[in-house]
Amino acid sequence: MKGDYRIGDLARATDMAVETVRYYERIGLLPEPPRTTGNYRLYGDGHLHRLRFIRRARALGFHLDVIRDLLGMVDRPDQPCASIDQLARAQMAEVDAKIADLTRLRAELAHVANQCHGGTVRECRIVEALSGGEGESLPAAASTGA
Amino acid sequence: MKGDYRIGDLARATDMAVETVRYYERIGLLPEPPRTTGNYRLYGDGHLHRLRFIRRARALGFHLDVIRDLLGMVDRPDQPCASIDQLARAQMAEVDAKIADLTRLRAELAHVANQCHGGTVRECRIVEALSGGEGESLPAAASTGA
DNA sequence: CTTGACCCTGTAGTGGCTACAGGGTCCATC
DNA sequence: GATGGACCCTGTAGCCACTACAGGGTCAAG
Ligand SMILES: [Zn+2]
Ligand SMILES: [Zn+2]
Ligand SMILES: [Zn+2]
Ligand SMILES: [Zn+2]
Repeated sequence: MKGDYRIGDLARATDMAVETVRYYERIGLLPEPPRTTGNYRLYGDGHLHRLRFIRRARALGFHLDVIRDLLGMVDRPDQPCASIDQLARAQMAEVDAKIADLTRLRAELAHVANQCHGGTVRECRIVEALSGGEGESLPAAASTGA
Repeated sequence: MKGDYRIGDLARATDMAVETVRYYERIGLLPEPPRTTGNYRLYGDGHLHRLRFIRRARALGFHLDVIRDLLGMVDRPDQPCASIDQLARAQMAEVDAKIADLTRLRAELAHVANQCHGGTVRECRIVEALSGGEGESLPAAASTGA
């Protein structure tokens, strides 16, 4: 409950790669810890908690710049939490949009994949479907006529 | 129906950026076209069709290395199309897996986001949820005892 | 005093583009 | 024949969030 971890301990405790921890320090997400005489980073519980927060937020799909904002808010605990709420809802919306995209994609892909009746590549309906269909138009030759 | 396009024409016809077309050439997806005396690339219908194929496959989420394989198969039209079928099914599976991931994510995110009752950051349940919960264990201090 | 686990810095790679910088070409118009 | 502007060329660096070295240093146990 009071700390003194080296980077490997911290990485194990948060299930991250050591390089990731250093990366977060480099981009300013995790504050630089003090060093030992041998120049080893030495972390405390604050670092551990912060890193866990980052990892959980990443697991929920938050981008690092958003996480940076979230951490900034967490560092001002007397402020109202409305903007945190807002970021969480924005993240939900983003995930929803991605799901919708992928669902459309899946339908189109199924449509395409089910066309194949198993002949040669030349006859393959999948290839046909990928090869185009609509939109064969082009302005004849070079841009300004002949 | 017979071609002679400059890179900009091709980009317009496939709704791609000019840089993307050059990029595909650089990584060997699109064959190098002949050049004009002024060193401009000069494309034909073959290039157009190939590029359209790439764009449609990308839109369905295929990775470029898979598209490279697909194109290799399309170039051997007398072979059986079974492996094309296979790649399409693998792509479906990949999309399904992504959807499943995101759906789990969405549920967890909703769970977290709905906790907030709108006080200060200190009391915010979202922050609490992100800050950790389970797994407060750590091996006391440095790795091999005191 | 050596071994081996751990740590350090710095750089380069991943995928799939995108965005310049710093030029060259070409065609129309004045 | 000069100028303007649309287009083209090469080459390099940037994006995201890491990941993977290379080439060293530190430190405790045996
Ligand atoms: Zn369809
Ligand atoms: Zn087929
Ligand atoms: Zn939950
Ligand atoms: Zn709240």
